Amino acid sequence: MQNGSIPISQAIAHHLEQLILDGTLMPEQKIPSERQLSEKLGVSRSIIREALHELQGRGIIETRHGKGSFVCSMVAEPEQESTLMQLFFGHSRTLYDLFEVRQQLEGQAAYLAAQRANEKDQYLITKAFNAMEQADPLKNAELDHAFHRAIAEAAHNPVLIHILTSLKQLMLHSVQASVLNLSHRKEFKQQIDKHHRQIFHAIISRQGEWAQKAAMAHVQHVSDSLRQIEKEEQSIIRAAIDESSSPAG
Amino acid sequence: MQNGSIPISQAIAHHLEQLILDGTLMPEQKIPSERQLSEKLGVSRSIIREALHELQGRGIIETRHGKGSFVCSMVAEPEQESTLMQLFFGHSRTLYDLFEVRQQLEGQAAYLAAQRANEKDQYLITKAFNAMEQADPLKNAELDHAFHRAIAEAAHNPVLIHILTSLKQLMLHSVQASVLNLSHRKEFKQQIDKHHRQIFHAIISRQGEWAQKAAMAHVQHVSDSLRQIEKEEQSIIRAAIDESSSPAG
DNA sequence: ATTTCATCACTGGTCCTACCAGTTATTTGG
DNA sequence: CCAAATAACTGGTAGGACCAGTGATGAAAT
Repeated sequence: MQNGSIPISQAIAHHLEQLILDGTLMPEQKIPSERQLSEKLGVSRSIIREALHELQGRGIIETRHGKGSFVCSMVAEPEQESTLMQLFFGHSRTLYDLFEVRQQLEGQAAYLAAQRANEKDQYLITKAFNAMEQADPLKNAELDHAFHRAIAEAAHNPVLIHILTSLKQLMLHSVQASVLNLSHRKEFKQQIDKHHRQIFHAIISRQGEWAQKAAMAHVQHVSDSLRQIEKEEQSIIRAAIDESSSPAG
Repeated sequence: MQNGSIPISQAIAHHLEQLILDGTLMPEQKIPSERQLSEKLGVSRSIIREALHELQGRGIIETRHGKGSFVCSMVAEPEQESTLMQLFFGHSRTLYDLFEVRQQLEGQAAYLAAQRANEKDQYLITKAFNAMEQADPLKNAELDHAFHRAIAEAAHNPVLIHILTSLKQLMLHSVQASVLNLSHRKEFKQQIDKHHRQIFHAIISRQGEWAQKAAMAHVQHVSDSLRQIEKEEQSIIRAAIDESSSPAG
């Protein structure tokens, strides 16, 4: 582990945060006791306590005297349908909540970008857009992200940028990144490219309303596509279950 | 100091946070050293460190090895994966960035509420609305908040609720709460009440678009009013300066 | 056998002391 | 007078000791 110069307590706080975001530590779950962590990670209890306080400050964990520390249930709904199916898409409900908000904010970002983009912004957006055209499918996710990021930047609202970034992070944590990248299926990619073109031209030609509508339609389309894929995969799983429940070999 | 049951470290963290929010500790200013605080507050250094780590987790302070701890001025770092909450408690300009985003999301909340509100939601919204009518000016801010909160709840999107709550918190940190409460000036209050009525009736009668427009107009109006007040106060200050710079006596 | 209560083995909360590691002002040696 | 050693800060880490809640275990009283 490269120590660099960052304090161990921060490193541990970050480590635990990752475990929580990865889902290794689930909401409401008890975190190992301070003394356990201290021994397991080979650091003093003081360090563990400092790390836990940092996470506490972030509202990620909650500590109760005599009981232990617990992962805070942040956005999760108490509604637990623990079907096998729901285990795979357990975060689906929240995922679409994220999409719903993101749709609105991407729309606003596009609208404001059309109004406020200066020359530099327009250059960066154009650059990001052109880069996407030369579709190296592997880097598609990055490029897509860069494009939307450039638009958000052009809106010149740090709050908007921050929230959109956070939403994207949360979405990545909800599902596999590969799932979010729809470009590997041509029928989706075509529509996405079309939307991107619409957004791009609307912003460059300063058509705020159009840009907004196009951006919103874009997010809506991605969301719908994910729902569709989800259904398909469910039926695949169901087929697999039927198969395996029939007398095997 | 009533110990109650809350940990001393948290109490101290809260105390320091207050000092910072009050402006007693200014941004970029150095916080007394851990050993100083330890002695001054009569607690062990460990406690101080835990408190500081908590503030650090909140992004309120920043600690540099060998130098000390400093009040963070603002955090616009793009790469900060964190709770949506911790952005900054910035000054002037960012307040209107917050308003800009909030306008959009309040609009969406109203729209969704009109679509999704069930009986219970409608009851709660109605209750909050009626409570506002009986305007006890002192509790006006609370009631206003409760009304908007009820609408957000009716939208049935936890992400939206969370972000709106965070934005409100940030706005309260940006300016004095009393400034945000415009009800003490009749010309503002009338317009606000009118907007509230529009929003209320639109949601109850399930007119999504109207509700959205009304909500957005409402936020816009509050934002504009603040801008106006800001200008007035500036001119008052300027007048005061002119006065004092003219030969006194 | 059931209930009650004391005890004990956990948990986190606080304090302490010592020491390491950066930073900076001071002092010292050339 | 300047540069290098140093002293006096700062935060970072370690580990021991003890206090204070919590919950389970088990013994004693019913």
